[in-house]
Amino acid sequence: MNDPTVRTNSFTIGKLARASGLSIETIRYYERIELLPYARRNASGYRYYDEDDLHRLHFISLAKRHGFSLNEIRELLELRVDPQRTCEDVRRHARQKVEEINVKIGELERMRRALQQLMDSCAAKDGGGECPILEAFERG
Amino acid sequence: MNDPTVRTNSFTIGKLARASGLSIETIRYYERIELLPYARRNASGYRYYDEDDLHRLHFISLAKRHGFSLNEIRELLELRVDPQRTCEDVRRHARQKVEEINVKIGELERMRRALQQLMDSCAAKDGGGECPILEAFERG
DNA sequence: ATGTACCCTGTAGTAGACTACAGTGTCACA
DNA sequence: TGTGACACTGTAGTCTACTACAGGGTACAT
Repeated sequence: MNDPTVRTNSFTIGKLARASGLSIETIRYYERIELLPYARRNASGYRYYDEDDLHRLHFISLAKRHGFSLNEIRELLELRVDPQRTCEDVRRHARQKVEEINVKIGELERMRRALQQLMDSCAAKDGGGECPILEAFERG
Repeated sequence: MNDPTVRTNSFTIGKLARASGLSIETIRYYERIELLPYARRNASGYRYYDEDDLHRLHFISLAKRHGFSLNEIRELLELRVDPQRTCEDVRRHARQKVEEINVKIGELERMRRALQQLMDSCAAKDGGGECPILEAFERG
């Protein structure tokens, strides 16, 4: 169907799913819970997407991987244009998110140190004894 | 009850809950799914814990915050003494986990850059226009 | 014009991770 | 010795984030 509301560089939900690595059902689910905007449709109701939607999905997957809930991700995504909010407001929120991320990075570095100590102590003893990650973690 | 099997520096589930920030139910749940070892009990069945258990819970909370599932956390915790596993085996697994963590850190840094660019562009324009985190994210 | 790969809307089911509660027993201290 | 805070088991319920149909319409290459 050659619908005038559909731009030439737009694609269907199946292609978006393949490109993003998420399932069609998940994408529809995200629309339902308003994590994605209601998609443009052609005359028979097919959803059409563009590059922006793909970027949005990539961002969502990434944030999800880092333990942000879908609600938190919604907040992150809402750090965008909104005539009701001043730039100062957006900046304050963003600064807070940066702080959260800094904490996360610090914690991951700590976990990494623990793992590395674990590997080192394994290497040192080589072949037996204890290699408890928790001990390493406590020392780190 | 003064039970000989209970050490003097051990404490009940309620205290462990308060110290760890997790609920009593969650701690019992973790025992049920074998994320925590079956706790020592006194004669009437009360669970008793020590500092090691508290460390373990802290580690679990931390890993959870970073998007590790309880199953993945179990794997991390099993990177410990096990006569069936060689040290080489443990090292290989640990190295793999370190790699996963490196990827996570890289991604978080990318998110942070996006947020910082967002703040900068807000600061530059001050007061109006667009501040979309996604644009920043795409540029980053 | 027709086959088949694709899309639609419901609605219901699942997995993971808790959370609540009923009914009952225990600890410790005044 | 009694009382109030705390513990136990078991089971059922909840929330989040999907996932899986059923039953039906659509796009387009051949």
